[in-house]
Amino acid sequence: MPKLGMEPIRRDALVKATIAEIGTAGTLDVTVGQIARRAGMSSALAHHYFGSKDQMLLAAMRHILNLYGAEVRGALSMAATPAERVEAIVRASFSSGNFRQETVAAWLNFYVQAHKSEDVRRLLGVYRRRLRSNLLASLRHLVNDPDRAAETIGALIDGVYIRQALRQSPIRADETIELVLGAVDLLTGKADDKA
Amino acid sequence: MPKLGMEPIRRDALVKATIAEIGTAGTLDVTVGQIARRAGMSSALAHHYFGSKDQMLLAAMRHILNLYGAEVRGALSMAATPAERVEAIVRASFSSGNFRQETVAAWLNFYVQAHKSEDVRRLLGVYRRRLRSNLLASLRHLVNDPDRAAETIGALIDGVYIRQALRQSPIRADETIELVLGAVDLLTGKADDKA
Amino acid sequence: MPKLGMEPIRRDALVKATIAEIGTAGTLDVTVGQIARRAGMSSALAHHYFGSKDQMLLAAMRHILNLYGAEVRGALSMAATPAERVEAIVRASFSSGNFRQETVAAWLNFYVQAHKSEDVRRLLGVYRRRLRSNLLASLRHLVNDPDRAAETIGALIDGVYIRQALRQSPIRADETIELVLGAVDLLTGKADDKA
Amino acid sequence: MPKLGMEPIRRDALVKATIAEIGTAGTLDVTVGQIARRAGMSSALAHHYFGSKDQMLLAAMRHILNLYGAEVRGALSMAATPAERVEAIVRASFSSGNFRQETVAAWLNFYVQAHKSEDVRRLLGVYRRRLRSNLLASLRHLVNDPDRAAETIGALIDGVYIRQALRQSPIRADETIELVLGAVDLLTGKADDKA
DNA sequence: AATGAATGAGGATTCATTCAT
DNA sequence: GATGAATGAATCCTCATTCAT
Repeated sequence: MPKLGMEPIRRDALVKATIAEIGTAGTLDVTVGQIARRAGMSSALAHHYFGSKDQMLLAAMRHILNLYGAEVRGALSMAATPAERVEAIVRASFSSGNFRQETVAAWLNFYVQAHKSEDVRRLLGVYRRRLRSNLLASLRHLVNDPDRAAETIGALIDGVYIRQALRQSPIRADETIELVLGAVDLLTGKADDKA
Repeated sequence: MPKLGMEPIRRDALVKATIAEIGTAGTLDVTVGQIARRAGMSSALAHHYFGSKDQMLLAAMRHILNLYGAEVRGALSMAATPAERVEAIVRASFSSGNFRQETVAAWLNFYVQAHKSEDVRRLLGVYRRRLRSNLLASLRHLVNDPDRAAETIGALIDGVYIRQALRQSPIRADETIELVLGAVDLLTGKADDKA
Repeated sequence: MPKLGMEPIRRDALVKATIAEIGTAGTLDVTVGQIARRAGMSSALAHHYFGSKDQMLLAAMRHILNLYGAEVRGALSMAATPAERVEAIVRASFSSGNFRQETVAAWLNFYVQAHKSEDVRRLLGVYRRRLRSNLLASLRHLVNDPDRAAETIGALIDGVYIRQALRQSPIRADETIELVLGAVDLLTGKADDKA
Repeated sequence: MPKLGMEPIRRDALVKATIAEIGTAGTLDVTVGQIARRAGMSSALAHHYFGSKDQMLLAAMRHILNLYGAEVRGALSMAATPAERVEAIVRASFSSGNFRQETVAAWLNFYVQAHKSEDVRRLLGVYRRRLRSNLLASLRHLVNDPDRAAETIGALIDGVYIRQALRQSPIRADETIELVLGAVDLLTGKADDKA
């Protein structure tokens, strides 16, 4: 039991506990006590490390966005053509790391929180702009109206996410990915009509 | 001031105040006191009529879904061909009555609430099945895989909604409708490739 | 048990309980719970009527200052000559209503609180200016340097108060008054030297 | 860095930090953490040396009283006549060392603390008795009723102190000293009437 | 029908204090 | 000697809900 350097360990545990607790409860209405208990410490210690509940929520959100960003970057690094790049982005969005019940639930709640917190709004904006610019860079080579295509794909991804948040049965990422990719094919003219 | 028959009036006022308050706050974290004050009565009376806060939220949700359902039915009644029927559904989804900032905010919050309340989950399920069957009935005549098309359009609508919830500027329903209809055209093969 | 018009009753009870509790504890470190319990209600109700603990403390202070002001006014109204007026002010300052253990303890604590609260500072300033101008109006007719005399008497009164706050035995207002009046006589030249 | 003999250094630093912190905050509501940080150490170490927060406050108070006592003794040692001795005591009370904003604030707070702590009460009693006996020893040669005169001067000094605690502008010790000495002159019959 | 009155339960946050290293 | 780690206890405040009138 090392008594030094606990801070990163505790912070990490709290961030993960926060996400898990939100995922389980399906709400941001989780108490600091619940989170701390799940992370194996007192609520006082949680405050000691994060200062406030809001900061904890924010850190959890950053964590999720970072994971997502890393996943996208990794997928993009292995894609060669524009079409592959678009597909990589979509696949990363529904990768097993991101598209988990609890992550999705947290995600949905952050959308709500954006109404109350400037910080959350900003973070969500960063995510969206990044997704958009990633898509645009590739779609530019594939379609006449890349802006509209990017917006459509982005909205479709978000829509699938929100629907996922409601589902109770285990998740079928593959079906979902196929659905979105099918739409992408249509948008880029790769698909046969009346598919 | 007739003292009889106040019940429907009061209930209606409360439902509308609930939606307005959620829309303004952007959260379900609205107190009964706030809602009651906006509806011009005491919080005790609100409880008298609804029994609990949850029942009030549920009633508000039913109200929104009813409005939406009516709008869709109205639009459908004037559509002749399958293609027109699909377009009618999409247009109704973004009609001025439904696609208002506060309604959208409430909608988003109901998605969250679905995790906590069986009733809310059920209501949301009803809405989704209805939308799905409406779309299916028409898409059956237009595409090879109506299930997938219905799912795509449904997800797209939800995605546009959730994104709307974040926007701060006033709403542009027309752009949004065009975006979704463009996707519909692609799905149904009406559009030229590489649009 | 009337169920209407409780507000003034409750507020009054809380103000008195606040003073009593501060007097007993000798500190401003009294909890809202303690005060509310002494006033015979829940702490939630106390918050309902006052909004915050600070507001309760402020109300208690206003109450004490009002009592003091009324006492002084009453005494002044019966004084004819300038000398009598000065004596009336001194006597009122140590009247049984003001010079009670608990009131004095509260008073002392307000002096401390003045460092933290702009409102308290302001109230204390009002009291001091009022005392000063009352004294000045009379001393002008009695001494060459009324400013200095007023300052001396004011400081003496405050000093006697603060010392009273420490005493544990019951209070001897008469001795105290005599002490201060003796000093006043010296200042106004009424007393024999080497008294 | 010698590790031996740190105790007196640490204790001294903590005592001074305590006084400074109380002076800055104007309250006894100072956390051990604040004090320790100002003294350049951890709060755990502060507890190691003092055992409890109360002991730290007590030590701070002793420190102030010791400084005051030394100052008075020094001044007395240079005074020849009874009148000079009284003046020396007064001057020492308002010497630059004692009559500083932060010291006065601490002083005031100790008066409050006396209600809660037997130890503080005792210390304050010691101070008062010492002041009283010092004054009495000299006043015995100057006035008919030395007890009353001592009490008056003591109260006046305390009163000036408490008023000082409220002032926001920098301190004018000279004016204050003159005020008190003027009263002393009156008490001892040295002054002209109607001064 | 309507409301002011009232509260219990709960939650975020703070802090003195202890302990292991 | 020194400190980061850790917590229990307390406190202010909020809110859904109940009740008497």
